[in-house]
Amino acid sequence: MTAADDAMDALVRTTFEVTGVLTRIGAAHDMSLTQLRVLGILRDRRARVTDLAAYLGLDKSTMSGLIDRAQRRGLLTRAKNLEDGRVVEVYATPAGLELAQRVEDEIRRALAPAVGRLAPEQLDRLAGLLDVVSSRS
Amino acid sequence: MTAADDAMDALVRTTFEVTGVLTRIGAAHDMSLTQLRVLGILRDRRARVTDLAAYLGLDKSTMSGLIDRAQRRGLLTRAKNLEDGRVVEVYATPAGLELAQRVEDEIRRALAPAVGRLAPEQLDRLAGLLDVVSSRS
DNA sequence: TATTGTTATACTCTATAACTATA
DNA sequence: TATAGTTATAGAGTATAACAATA
Repeated sequence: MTAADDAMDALVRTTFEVTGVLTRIGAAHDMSLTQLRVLGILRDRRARVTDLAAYLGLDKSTMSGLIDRAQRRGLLTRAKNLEDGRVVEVYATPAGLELAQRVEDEIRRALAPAVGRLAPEQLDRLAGLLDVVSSRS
Repeated sequence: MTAADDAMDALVRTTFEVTGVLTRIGAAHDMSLTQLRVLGILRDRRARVTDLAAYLGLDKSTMSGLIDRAQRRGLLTRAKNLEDGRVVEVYATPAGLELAQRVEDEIRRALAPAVGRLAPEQLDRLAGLLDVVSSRS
């Protein structure tokens, strides 16, 4: 076992742990992990259907369905782009933004005990190391 | 933004990154993330249906379906427990074990570039910090 | 009665293929 | 022709409720 193997194992284990937390909190609001991510993305910007799909690694038809269901729940809305009539832009409604905020609070509360096992200096170090690992460069 | 918030953000971001890698590799073998996890669990032990479901946070009926489909593909098998006739134990077939090994190799290869941005001492530190965060204590 | 597992049902998630509208 | 998006279709993943078999 090399240091890289140990780090990979820890990364994968932590990934499942965090995914469990996110999935559980999403389910408490009848939201899938993907719906949670969509709402998270739309918190601070509107986005095109295709861009959302590409960012999440999904087919555009899948994205259409996700948007349909979230829109039916009043969490987001579609708007035609005026310059290019083919483009549809998606943005969160006030209800969607409010839910996004609530979910974020719950996620922080849920992760607090785990993260709280580390001292502030350790947290800084962890954040720094993860930034390097998950940077796309 | 506190140190804890920064660490949480980095954790969630890394989680999506790693999940993306695992999902992509699973899809290349027509396996969902959950199927990947089931096979991973059964690499070194057999397990009861209920225990698998509890460990993965799924309903037992969901677990039944997952096992059905994996069994239909020849990746795992069911066996009645002799002491308790209600219990069904699940274990990986040779084909399942071989696929599990192949998938693990691919995951390590896929994560290598990201993890390779850190020096060995940093990797040790990262693994140690993640162990603390993702420990159930 | 309680537990283990399966089945029936209904919905969401997902991709592929075919389609419409716009460029 | 190419691009953006939707729709039709099919299959996997998921939970709830009802069930059968065993304890």
